[in-house]
Order: sequence, then structure tokens, then C-alpha cells
Amino acid sequence: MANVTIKILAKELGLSTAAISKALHDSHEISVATKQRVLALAKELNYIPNPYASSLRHRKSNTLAVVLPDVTDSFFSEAINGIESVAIEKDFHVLLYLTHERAQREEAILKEFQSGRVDGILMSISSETTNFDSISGIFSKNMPIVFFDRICEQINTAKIITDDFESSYIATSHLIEQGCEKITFLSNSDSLLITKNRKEGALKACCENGIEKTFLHLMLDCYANKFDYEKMEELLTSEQRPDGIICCIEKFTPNVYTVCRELGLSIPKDIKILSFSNLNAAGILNPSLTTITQPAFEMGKVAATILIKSIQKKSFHLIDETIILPSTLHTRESTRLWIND
Amino acid sequence: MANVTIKILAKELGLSTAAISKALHDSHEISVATKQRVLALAKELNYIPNPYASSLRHRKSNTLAVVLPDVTDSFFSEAINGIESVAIEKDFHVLLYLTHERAQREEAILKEFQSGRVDGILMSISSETTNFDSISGIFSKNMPIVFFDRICEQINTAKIITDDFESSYIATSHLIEQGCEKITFLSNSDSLLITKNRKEGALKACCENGIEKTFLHLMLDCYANKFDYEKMEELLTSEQRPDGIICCIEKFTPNVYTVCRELGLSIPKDIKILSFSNLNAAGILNPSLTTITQPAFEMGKVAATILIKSIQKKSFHLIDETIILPSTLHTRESTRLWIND
DNA sequence: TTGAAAGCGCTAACAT
DNA sequence: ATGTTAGCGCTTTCAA
Repeated sequence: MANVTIKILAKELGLSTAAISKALHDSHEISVATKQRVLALAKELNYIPNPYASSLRHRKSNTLAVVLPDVTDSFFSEAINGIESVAIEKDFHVLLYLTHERAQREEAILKEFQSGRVDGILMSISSETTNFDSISGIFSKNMPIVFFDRICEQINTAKIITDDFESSYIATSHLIEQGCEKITFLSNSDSLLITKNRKEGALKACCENGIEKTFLHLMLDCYANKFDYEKMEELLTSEQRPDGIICCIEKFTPNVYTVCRELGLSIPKDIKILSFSNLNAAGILNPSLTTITQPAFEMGKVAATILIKSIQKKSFHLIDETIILPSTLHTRESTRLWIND
Repeated sequence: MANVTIKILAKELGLSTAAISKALHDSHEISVATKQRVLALAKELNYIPNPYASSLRHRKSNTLAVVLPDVTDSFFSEAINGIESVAIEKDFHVLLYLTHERAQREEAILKEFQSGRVDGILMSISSETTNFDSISGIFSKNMPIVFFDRICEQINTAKIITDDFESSYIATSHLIEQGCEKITFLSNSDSLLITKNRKEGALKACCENGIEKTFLHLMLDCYANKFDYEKMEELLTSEQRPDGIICCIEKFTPNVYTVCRELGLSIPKDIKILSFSNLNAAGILNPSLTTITQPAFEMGKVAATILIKSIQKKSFHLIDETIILPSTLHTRESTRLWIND
């Protein structure tokens, strides 16, 4: 691999490596004739520059890191598509790192980035992350970071989010309109800002309808794809059994459906379910699932665009801005108003 | 970024850079006392080696490329998890490249790997790929490649697949047992080996039951996440309307369900559906979906393990082997036997 | 318009 | 046990 080097081209053409390098970069210092000779030979020998040699000189890797909790979540996989679409266009490479919701893994990953392996970071923090020292540590050493969805408020950089409070408020209002009076907010974190915002949006809707007393926040761990069936069953068989559930994370939904089914609870008759989800199959679930769908692709795209811009233009600085893209409520069967006969 | 270098450590400690380098690698040439001094200072100054400098010397990047058609397919995202689990353990980095089912993109991506950016490639080819020149080109230049799922038969390397023929045969036999007599095989390719094998497995089951005359293979493009509703509707309203569909690709399933619903076809009464799919939500679809589920995580894991082994041990060569992992048939509602009243 | 030389940070062979 | 030197491949002064 990587056999043909500038040196070889230089030797072959009787030129210096410097001249070759300049010619390949279309420098005005080099004559047109020479450029043509160089390009021709480069093509003939299938010359491909060694990116690491060039990185070493430039202190630029044309590589960015994507750090996120879980690729199997369709929000994140679509966001990756958005990121990739920009990367390909701007000639950037994408290193993928998964935290699996572990703060410790996240920290280790971030630490390595001090090495200069990447020019910037696109990140959605883990559900466990409460200490931001390693993030702000690396950010303060001038490593550009752009957050998307699960942002880190404390860091003064660009953040791409959705209207979590608002969409959750709207969705919860919808639940209430459909007849819910006891709403449970189901999440995988109690520290993430998105969770907080969504919870508060939901709570606001409950307050406005005088049902805040029965509002619950149930937090379940989601390491290693385990779902805490016991806690879920406990909730659904308790005195305070909700008649509406807001799932903050897509992955929980199949489990919730299953538990309901096992307990003989009918959706939407006995209990209505609504989920933040980008699942393609939402419309063909049994019953079809009402979702708050985030513009995942767009978020990834915007985040990557801003990050790469900040890397490429020295004049362009990452500013402490929060870009809010709208989510969409798709009402379906799982929250249908149930009229008793 | 990457401020503290070996040079700085050397200066600080009054040693040569060579001594530092050796100490950091725990060489036996260096005294224990010195090693300790070096390690201590490295830790204090938070020294992180520059990977590109080291890559340049070693001609090793400790990076591998994952090249696949689509991250939003749950098979691939789970395979990535498997790959990542090995990478993290072996201290490898993962560059992600998406072909979006485009042969041309695939070729461009592969070409760049001649640069030495990666030490090896994990790959699932696009549905369009029929010319393997660029793959064999780079493979013949000693770039290790391991294929998983969508393999390239022509290349003499390790391939991780599932028992496509067998599982498709079993699944189709199941369809027939449930009463199907007119089976359509729905795929996104007519060139992929997995497609061929699955098709032949299905055909064998049909032949054994004397229903091969009504067997159809419908191929639909799946670029840019578009689904060809027209062709699907055409099939389902034609004379030869199937009573059983085998979906070769997960992504098509929601669309197929939708078309059936729109045409008033009841699943599984009028038509039975079965899909190759790793979708978590298969069990809660309406109706729940019978699937052939591939061991995606395991496949990624095995592929990565073999690839990294071949990179790390010169004695270990990639041999032309095909590792077959078993898929599982999960029978659910969508293929239930329907007994007319 | 081209070349010589130095150096990015790290490492390996070869001194001492 | 430690240092010197050269070089991975590329780029960038600076000199010619």
C-alpha cells in the first residue's frame, strides 16, 4: 500500500520533491508544462498522497470524530447520514466512536482526541454524563466541538437541538386531549438537558390541565440493551398506573408495548403511548405509534456543516449559539381517543 | 491540540527523544528509574502521542475502514456494534464510509484507501456492485479485506455470511406450510450473492412443493430511500398477485405493509409477509412480522476479529475461508396459517 | 520557475 | 543504559 510517493515522481521526472508537491497543489510557482507532466505521471502511476504525512505537516487531519451513545437508535443512524453527506462533500473522513451511554467510555474517547487525530468533534453526550470536565478540558484546548441533540449547555459552542420543551408540551397536550389524566414520562436519564426539557414541557401541559399531581417520571437504565421489565411491570400494576406514557427514547417502546400486552393492557384503550422516535416502522406498529419525530438527518447535516466551517476558516469561530430545529408530532393509533361504549 | 511532544519531555528530563520513546514503550533497554521519571512527567504534562507521526514511521494506522451501504438498516448498525466492540478492545479506530448502494461511491472510497489511511477494510458491498476490479485491485496490493454479509466471492479472503440459502429455504417452506402457493421474492438487487442464494433457497422450497411456476422475483431499486410504490401496487393488483412475499431487505417491509393496507389486503389472510430483518420492533408490528434474523453483532465481531488478527500478526494470513453463522427464523403473525370460515 | 533544506513527531538501527 | 542519526512522506520557507 501507498507505494508511489512524491519522491518517486520526482526521481522519475528529474524534478525535486518540492516541485512535485507544488505542481500537485496547482501552485502558481510551477509552469503549466511541468504541472501537466507531473499530473500525467501521477495519474499513470496511480499516485495517492499519504494522508498521515500531510497531516503531520499541516496539523490537520481532515477527519472528524462522531461520538454518540448508540448507532442502533434510528435517530442517531439518520444523523450519521446527515453528517456523512457533508463530510463526503467537504472531503472529510469520519471516525465513529460509541459510548454506549457510559460516561467513562466517553471520557476515554475524548482524552485520546488530544492527540490531534481529529480536527473536530460532533457529539451527543451519554445519558450518564454529569461531569463535563473532560469535554471542557479538550474544548478549551481549541478542539472544535459541535453538539447535537444531547448537548452540553456549559460549553460555549454551537449546539443543534430540537424544540424539546415545546414538542413535548404539544405531545402531552395531545395525550390529555385524548383523555389521559395520569401521565408517566419514561426516560433513560435524569441529567440530560433534553430529558429535562421534555419533562418540563410535559409537566407544563399537565399543570395547565390540573393533572400534575399524577405526573410521574420513571427513569430506567439502558445499558447493554437491557430493559428493566420489573420496574415497568411494577409501574403498570401499581395504584398509580398511568393512562399515558411518554417514551423519551425510541428503544424502550417495543418493551413497553410488550409489557402492556403481557399485562393485558390495551393500547390505546387502557393506556396511550407516545414516543420520541425516528422509527420508520412507527406507522405499522400494533397499534401504530404516535411519535415526536426529530429532523435527524438535518441535525447531523447542520452540525457537520458548522463544525467543518469552523475548522476550515480561521476567521470563522464557533460561537455559543443554539440552533433549534422543529420536531413533528405524528398522531397515530397509540394515542387515539377511546370512547367507552 | 497535541502540544506536548516527546521532544518536550526529552528536554525537560535532559534525555534524548530516543530514550523517551523507548521508555514510553517500556523497552528493556531503559532503566526502571528512568522509565518511572518519564512516565511520571508524561502523565503530569498529559502527554498523548501523535498518532500520525507514529503511523508515518510504522506504516500502520491502527485504523480500519467499515464500508457499507446503509447505517439505518438495523442489520448494519448492529454489525457496527460488533465491529466496534472488537476495535475498542484491540485499540483500533473505525472510519465509517457509506456507499448508499452506489457502486461508483464504493469505488471512489476504495481508491482512497491506497493512501495507507487504513490498515484493513471491513466491507459489505453495494447492491449495484457487479464489477470487482477496484476491490481486487486494492486487495492484490496487500490491503486486507474481510467481507461480511454482502460478500465478494471472487476475492480470496475471509468472508462472514449467514446460511442464506438454507434459511431462505426454511422460511419459504414455512410460508408454504402456512398455505402460500404464489410466492414473490422481493429484493433490491439481482447481482448480490446473498440475493441469489436466498432466491435459490426459496425456489428450492417452491420446487419441492410444485409451486415454482408462480414464483416471482421482483427487484426494486432503493436509492435515496425511495420505494417504488407503483411497481408494488402493480404486483399486488395483477393476475399473478402473490399470497406470500419474502422481503430480502428490511427497509422494504413498512412500504409493503402500507401498500397491502391501502389495497385492502389483509396480512396474513390474503397475503403473508416474511422479511430478512433485525428490527427490534418486529414483534410489535401490525401484524407482528415473521423474520429471518441474522446474527449481526456476531458477524461484525467475527469479521473484525479476523481482520485485526491478520493485520497484527504477520504470520497470520487471510485465507480464503467462508464462515457461516446461522440465522434464526422467528415465526409471527404475518405468516400465520389462515383458515377460512 | 525550480531546488535545497529543514522539520512535522516519532522510531529504529546503530553507536557509545 | 542512553544518545546520535536518519528517515517515514509531505510541505514550506528561502535561495538560486
